[in-house]
Amino acid sequence: MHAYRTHKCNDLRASDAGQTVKIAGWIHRKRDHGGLLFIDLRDHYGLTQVVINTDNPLFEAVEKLKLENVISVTGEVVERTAETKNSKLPTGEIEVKLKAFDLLSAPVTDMLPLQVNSDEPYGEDVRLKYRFLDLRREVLHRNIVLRCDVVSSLRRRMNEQGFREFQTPILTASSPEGARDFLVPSRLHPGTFYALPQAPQQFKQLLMMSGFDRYFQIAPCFRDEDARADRTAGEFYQLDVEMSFVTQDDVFAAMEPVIYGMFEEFSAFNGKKFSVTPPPFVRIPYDESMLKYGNDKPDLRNPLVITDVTEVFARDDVQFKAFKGVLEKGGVVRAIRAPAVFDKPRSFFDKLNSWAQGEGAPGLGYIVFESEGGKGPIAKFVPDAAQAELRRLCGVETGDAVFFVCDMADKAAKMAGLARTKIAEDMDIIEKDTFKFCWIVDFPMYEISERTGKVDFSHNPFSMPQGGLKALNGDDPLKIKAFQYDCVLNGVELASGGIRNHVPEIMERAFGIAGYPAEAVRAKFGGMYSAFKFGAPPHGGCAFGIDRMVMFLADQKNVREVIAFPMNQQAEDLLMGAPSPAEPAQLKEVHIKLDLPKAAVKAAG
RNA sequence: GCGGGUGUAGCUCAGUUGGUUAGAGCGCCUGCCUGUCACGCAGGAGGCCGAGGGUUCAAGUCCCUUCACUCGCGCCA
Repeated sequence: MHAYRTHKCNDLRASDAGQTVKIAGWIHRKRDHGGLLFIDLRDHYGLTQVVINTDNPLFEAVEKLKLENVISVTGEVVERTAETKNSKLPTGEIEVKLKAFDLLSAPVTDMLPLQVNSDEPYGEDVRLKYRFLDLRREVLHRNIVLRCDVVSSLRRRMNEQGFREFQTPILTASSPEGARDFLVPSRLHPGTFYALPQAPQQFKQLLMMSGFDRYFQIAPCFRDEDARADRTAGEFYQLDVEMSFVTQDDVFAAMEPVIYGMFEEFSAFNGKKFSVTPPPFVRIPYDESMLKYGNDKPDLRNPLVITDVTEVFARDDVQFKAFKGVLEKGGVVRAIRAPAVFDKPRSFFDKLNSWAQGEGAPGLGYIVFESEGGKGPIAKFVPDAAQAELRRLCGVETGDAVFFVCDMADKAAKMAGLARTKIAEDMDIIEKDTFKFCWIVDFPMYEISERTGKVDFSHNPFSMPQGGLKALNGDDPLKIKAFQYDCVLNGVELASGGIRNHVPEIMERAFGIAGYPAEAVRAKFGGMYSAFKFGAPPHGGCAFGIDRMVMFLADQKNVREVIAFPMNQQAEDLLMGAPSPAEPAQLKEVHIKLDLPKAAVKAAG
């Protein structure tokens, strides 16, 4: 017989009755009836009930075993009587009658800081400090298995599409993503530092320039920025992809079956089957998304759309001064049609109005289009002819209401987007149990940086500007679009990508517009720059956030629920005790002298 | 760095307008129990009420400071 087990804890059925077996696992639960003792033995695969009674000389020893001790049990598989079968357990037809057991772990003597057999919501610091216990619990264990399976599915699907998985360096140079780098001091080159990659961006492009054609990697990415519920501190994983000789449509065509197929494969993970957008995913230009949805990551489960109705409120016969004043300064009016809300109580509209005030807007004006005409606080300022125009623009049917947001274009878009979500939530018309994908395309190449007030890249500086060098030389930089796109799922950005710039002149000019002199570009991205000069193929790709995709499938609000060993919000690993001070000798070797703020000196004490 | 929330038994939490000895469930210990499967029953141990300071006859409760955790802002392809 095997040293530890002949069967897993989910294997045995009535048909195995009579066999002598050995199973091994953790003591999940004990039910001690004095003369009769049940143990639920748990392993990765499931639970099996072990039974022993006082006839057995081992009874006393078994009775003393603690929860979470690891044991192996040898015994006979016995079919339970009809009334003692447990239909809730896959192995509930049988139990194992204990003949012998071995204690495989050191005996558990301390109080368990959290109970494995409970679904109580433990505090995160306890869960992270004793992550190995938390990981034994059902929900987290399942989530991590899901994550493994998702990664494995993605790999298989990428391989099937003709992609190969590459590895790229972890110790490298700073990349262009714009987040804070993690630095690693060089021992051999005093005063210099490696950066951990924020993404393998330059390497994957260099692989294309090295003549490989279809790259992917389940790539760790490191960014020294603060955490959020949906963003881990420090590190995360991307399905990183790059392809040569491709247009934007080729990238979409390659990725859609992978992402669709994977989501479809795991879409019933939570017990309820979610529908998944079949390819091709709808493509929405950035400008259209900002107008119709108020942001660049629309939740398409929400049926409401935003319409520009500036022209209506600009009419001479419309005398709504509150809006007129904003329009004179160059503002816009955006409208959201809420279908069939004429019979909603007054409080429905009042609550939305006070919500809008809470968001910093003066209010949320509206007109209800009833059969006898427009009603509501704004209606009297909008004569019939203008109301008819509103109905036409917004596609209003009798019984609908239209809400208005008036502000300068970017603020109006943002507020209208928030209102669109809020109205749909209050109406409870957001579709459930569905994964709705889309691509947002034609992102602007440049934007005015809010911090500096100067022209800067709005996304990836390595993206190809639409119109190429000619556009860079001739057009208003803020009007230039890039071959830059995002994949959005239910209002969350899942992926970003682009067709890359592979022409050195365009690269220099593109960076020049953003205020980086050519010498600086050559110094910072020398490898890329020189590769561009020696035969770079047109190429492009994208990167999908693994953690976020698993979060969606596991229906978790917090990314730490889909990562085996995450850091806490303060970027500390409570289990491993990282970060931790370095030995003076280690610091000396890498030529580092500490210069700590006073508070930290005290803490390090 | 900033703002909100939380901090009471090993764990999850309750604790009234400040008022006797700070409670419950789970876990732990002891005893009883031969068909449970969240077994049951009886009893017990276990508390620097995050820490420091203050107000008060009296503080878990009010005030100030501070620390920890968490959510968000800043930040972040």
